[in-house]
Amino acid sequence: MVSRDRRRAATLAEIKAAARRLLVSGGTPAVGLRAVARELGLTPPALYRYFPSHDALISALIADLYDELTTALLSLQAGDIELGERLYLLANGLRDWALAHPAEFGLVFGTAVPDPEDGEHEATPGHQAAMRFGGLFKELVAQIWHQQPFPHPADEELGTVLVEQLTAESEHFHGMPAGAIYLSLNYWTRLYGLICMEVFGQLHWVLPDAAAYFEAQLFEIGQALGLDCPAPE
Amino acid sequence: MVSRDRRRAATLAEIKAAARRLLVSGGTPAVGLRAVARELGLTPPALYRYFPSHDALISALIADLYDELTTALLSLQAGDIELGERLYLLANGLRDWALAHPAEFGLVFGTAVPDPEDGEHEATPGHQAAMRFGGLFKELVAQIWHQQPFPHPADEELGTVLVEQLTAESEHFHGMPAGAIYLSLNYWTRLYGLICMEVFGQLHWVLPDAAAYFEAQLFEIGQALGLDCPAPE
DNA sequence: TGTTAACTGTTAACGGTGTTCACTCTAGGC
DNA sequence: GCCTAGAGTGAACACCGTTAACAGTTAACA
Repeated sequence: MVSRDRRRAATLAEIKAAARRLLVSGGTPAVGLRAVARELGLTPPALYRYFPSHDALISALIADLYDELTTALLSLQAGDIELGERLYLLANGLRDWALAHPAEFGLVFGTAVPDPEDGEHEATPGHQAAMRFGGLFKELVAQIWHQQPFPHPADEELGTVLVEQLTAESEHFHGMPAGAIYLSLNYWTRLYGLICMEVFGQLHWVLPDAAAYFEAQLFEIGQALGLDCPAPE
Repeated sequence: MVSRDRRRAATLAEIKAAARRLLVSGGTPAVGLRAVARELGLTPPALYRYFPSHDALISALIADLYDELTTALLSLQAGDIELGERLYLLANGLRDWALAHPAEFGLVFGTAVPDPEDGEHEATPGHQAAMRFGGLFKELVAQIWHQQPFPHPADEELGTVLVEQLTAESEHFHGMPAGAIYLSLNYWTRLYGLICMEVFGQLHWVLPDAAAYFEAQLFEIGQALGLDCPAPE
């Protein structure tokens, strides 16, 4: 006989799996409490033994998706691969995942992040998963920097305010200088912005297929980090 | 006695005003059919005399917000202002509007755009309003280009596929070459991406206040278009 | 001017949602 | 072997978007 909390863990996983299934088939609005319960042959109130609310279920699903994405991107970089190539794989992997799972991407990255300086939000599993995901990028960029520092704007070019804010983040970037963090942040914001626009269809009223544009942009933003990504055909 | 369709137009405006009020106070989920009706002292079915569905009401609201934003940005550029300064005002005006009306911005730009090559979507007022808004930017960039062409990547650097796609859009950019359209598109995607990330809180886990970063980015992307935006302090 | 048709609003109802409460039953721990 | 904690149920509540049938007002037309 399986132990009781083992059974509980199994049911919990089944719930999230069902929610995931509904998400991919019908988008975010399709993953309702009653729908999930129906999928498992349960009555809606039964789910409250596992999640305090519908929102909590969604949050848990988001955290799971973060982790899935993180491990997927990690596995892409397995083996003995040059650091620049790794970043290229990370960027392309993120885009591929986003395009292959638009509903999941929309749920994870289209949902507003919790309040700025709201207390006790650091303990939430979703936040931790997001941090793990963000760390993936920070870590890689810091490695690239320490292997071969790339030219970066001087503090005077950025302005004192920005330099102060960037150096405050220096510890998270393994002690990189403000200018280098600035370029890394550029890489991230441009990558994130591009993928969001492509997935949410904000781009295909000017570019029906954004693959070539994405590739060109990847080359451009990689150059800023001293990488020679594969040049466009 | 006011004519009947005048009265009808007034009620229609009141409905959208109430919806707008609910939007700013409680975000997108707060603007429900019943809530709007309550706001006007009507019963929910009465709204069906004015909108075929709740979705239609939301779409009309989006179209209105597009137009409001368009005229607001247009008025910013009124008078005898240099073209580069105009683009700077446009970018900053968009950001200011987004930060001042986060709920509206989320509704307008966070909502997925209608299907790619879906037929008859061109007649929808929301689409037309979006086109007017997009035209604002295209028009200005084309003016800048024709006043003083900026250096742009050659076709060989972009790759044949991308060049083909960009030249297909040439007519919308007053006959600009592919490389120049590419740089203009960069301006737009980076601006849009930055504002989205800031408004949706995707940025303040690394930058508590993104104003300085935005300013620096604006300078950077303006340079690519041959403009000398105000340099950071 | 009287009739008619269209328009605007109502009430009642249907099926859907998340959520709570009181209850039953079953499995584990002492 | 009792007894308690946990899993699950059914009924109910308040909300949601939507539809149908109905009533009052207002404009148009013979």
